[in-house]
Amino acid sequence: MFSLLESQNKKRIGKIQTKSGVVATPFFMPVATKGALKHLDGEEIKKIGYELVLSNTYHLWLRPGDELIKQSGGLHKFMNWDGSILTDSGGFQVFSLGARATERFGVCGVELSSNGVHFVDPINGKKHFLSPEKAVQIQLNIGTDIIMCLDVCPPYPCSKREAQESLELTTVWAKRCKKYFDKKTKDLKTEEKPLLFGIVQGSTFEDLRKESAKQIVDIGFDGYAIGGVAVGEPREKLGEILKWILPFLPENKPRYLMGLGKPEEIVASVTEGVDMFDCVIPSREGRHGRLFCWSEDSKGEIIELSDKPDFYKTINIGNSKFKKDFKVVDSHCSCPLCKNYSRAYIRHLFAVNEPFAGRLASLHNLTFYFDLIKKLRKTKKQ
RNA sequence: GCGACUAUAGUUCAAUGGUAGAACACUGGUUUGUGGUACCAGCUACGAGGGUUCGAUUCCCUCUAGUCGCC
Repeated sequence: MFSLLESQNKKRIGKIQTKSGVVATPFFMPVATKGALKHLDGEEIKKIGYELVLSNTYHLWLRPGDELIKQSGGLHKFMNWDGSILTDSGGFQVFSLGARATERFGVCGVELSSNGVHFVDPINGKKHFLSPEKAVQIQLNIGTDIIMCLDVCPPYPCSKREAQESLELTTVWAKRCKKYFDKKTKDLKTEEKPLLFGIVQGSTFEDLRKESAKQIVDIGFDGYAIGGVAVGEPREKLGEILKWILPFLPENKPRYLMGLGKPEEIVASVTEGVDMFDCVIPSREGRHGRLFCWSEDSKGEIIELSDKPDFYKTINIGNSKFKKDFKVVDSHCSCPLCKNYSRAYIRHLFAVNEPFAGRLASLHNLTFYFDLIKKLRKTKKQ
């Protein structure tokens, strides 16, 4: 359940109670797709301050299997994470990974029908079928705290007709998810019950986005996600899409912007009234040597938002100019990397492919993202 | 000392009588409901000297260096 504690213009500060605990909003979710935060232990993530991680229905269903996770005592126990877990439904992955299956096996990776979606595992070529009911059941088996409905994520760009069709099917599936979820959880006590979120689609078309928002809200969910904004749309569209959709979403339910984003996108979206985010950027880019740092002028604060945000910068720590740079990576950061090591040291680790490099970089970037959110939670008395 | 073979990018290897490709390395960049080893781009080479030829990295000779074999 969501409690709105305070709002400031459109920005919201609150908390979500899940069956595993309380999560302060707004928040950012680190991504643990296959039941692991790459390089990191759950306790380290918790120490940074994170209370909720995102895992993936699609990946866990195929490997090791939701039944196996259920047998093990649920994903929390399996991966030793006592915070909350949100699982993405697999709607997005069926399409993004279906393309890879096509590449690899020369078959059509995805076949959509009104009943669900047939797709090919990009690793071994096996065929699978996912339906709205099955997506919910898998997430129930996994034991996730926040269940996402199976949706249809259209590519960008797409025709209005495609967008229309994907939103209609998303609505039909959302109803089926909700019905199945209610049936399966009717005997659970509130404190044992996961939350179910619906997803708004409609691509970059104003009327379709509004239509989708109305339909999804009509069905009634514990929270509302905005999907299809991290698949290649021009960034300028993001602000517009939020302005179209957010007025239709109930005040007393959390809003989740799926798959985003860059720090400035998160700041702008929180300002517009979004409560939840997830993104692979800090962890993935960290593993590839890009570090997020507060800019010198910012003194570690969010000082200005513009198209070219100047409160932070990224550095590619592998660059040769850091070879003999013995300064700390970011003097405003208190992560293990910035507390204990120099730029030259982590550059060296990347240069010689030490796994420790990815670990330190992940800790650093996730600390940056958490600090960013923490600053956004602060009430500004102006 | 004699014989054989080799010599091309930082490294390991290609191709070619009309000025050379790859892999890795190196240097940048990319990454938005994960892609841990991913993707894109760039830099860098014909051992030295002579000859044949319109033209030689390629064919011939000498030298140098290395590898192997024989005394």
